[in-house]
Amino acid sequence: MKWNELQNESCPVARGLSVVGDRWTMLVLRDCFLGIRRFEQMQDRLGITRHVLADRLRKLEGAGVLRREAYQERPLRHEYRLTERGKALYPMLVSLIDWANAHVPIEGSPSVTLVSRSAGTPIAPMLVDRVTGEEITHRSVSAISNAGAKKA
Amino acid sequence: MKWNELQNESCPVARGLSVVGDRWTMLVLRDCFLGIRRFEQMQDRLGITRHVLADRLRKLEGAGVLRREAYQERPLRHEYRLTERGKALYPMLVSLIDWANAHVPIEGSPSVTLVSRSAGTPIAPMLVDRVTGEEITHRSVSAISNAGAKKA
DNA sequence: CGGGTAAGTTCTCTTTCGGAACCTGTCAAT
DNA sequence: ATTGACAGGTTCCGAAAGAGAACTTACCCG
Repeated sequence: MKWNELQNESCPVARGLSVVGDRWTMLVLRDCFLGIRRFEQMQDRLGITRHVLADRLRKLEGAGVLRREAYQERPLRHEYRLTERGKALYPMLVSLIDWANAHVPIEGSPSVTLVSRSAGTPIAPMLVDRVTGEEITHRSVSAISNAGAKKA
Repeated sequence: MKWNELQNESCPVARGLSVVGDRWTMLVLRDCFLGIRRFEQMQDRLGITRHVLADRLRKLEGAGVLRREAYQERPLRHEYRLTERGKALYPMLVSLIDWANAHVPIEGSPSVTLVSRSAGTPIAPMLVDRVTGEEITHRSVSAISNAGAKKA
């Protein structure tokens, strides 16, 4: 299966990954959530090649995750901002951060953690159902399609 | 920056992606959550090449996300199962599914959705703080490191 | 013996990536 | 008027990774 054929899969995991499943894309989005908006800044921070960064920004714009808008004329310059669709990726980013901090050990250097902006205390993310408030685990949930597939 | 250099970054996003940021890895893990354990089954379902699948399974085992265990001798055969570390990726997977169902449109064919195993009704995932119960959004949280970096 | 099953490995060819240089348009200083 | 800086790219090349298909190993069955 080629990468492009992923986007029309009925599985939402495949479709989601067709947009953000790339090696660099989530790192670009991390910077966007950090308020980085400009090409040069991203390139410096990420260590990504200019060529690939340009490509990823194009694709993210095409997917409606980022919006490209001019911040000056003469010379014309653009910056990249998260759309609502992009901001909706925040739970996934936080889940990734939480998992990595708990399960991908790091030697020596300090890690980055999330804290409540108001209280300043560390947060402990948990996924719940918006309606019932019950925690979502791989035991409490199953997946269905119109064809009747099931999922743990 | 090379891919391998990512795993010693202080940023948990980079470290997390060094394990699951690959094109195929989350799809392999999706199948694991669905109960798929065998090489041949995964290869059939995913359309991944055998070469790459073998490589990903090796890496996931090396990262402690999957465990490889014999299910028969003569001939010796192994299957792959999620470890606790692997199961801890479930919130990220659900967040991805939720985002994709809401934001990556699909034409024609039916999508797969998550339902409560007990009630059979669709779930609406929300990320909250385990202690306070407050919803986690990119406004309510900031990121800090020992060096004092900040994050939206 | 031939055929089937499971889990890989090996081969070649194509695509993508990393790294560096170059291009475009504008302003500001020499 | 030339030179340099800045921002956001594009172009080129060699290296690495991926796709697709064939081959290998080890066993069982008929």
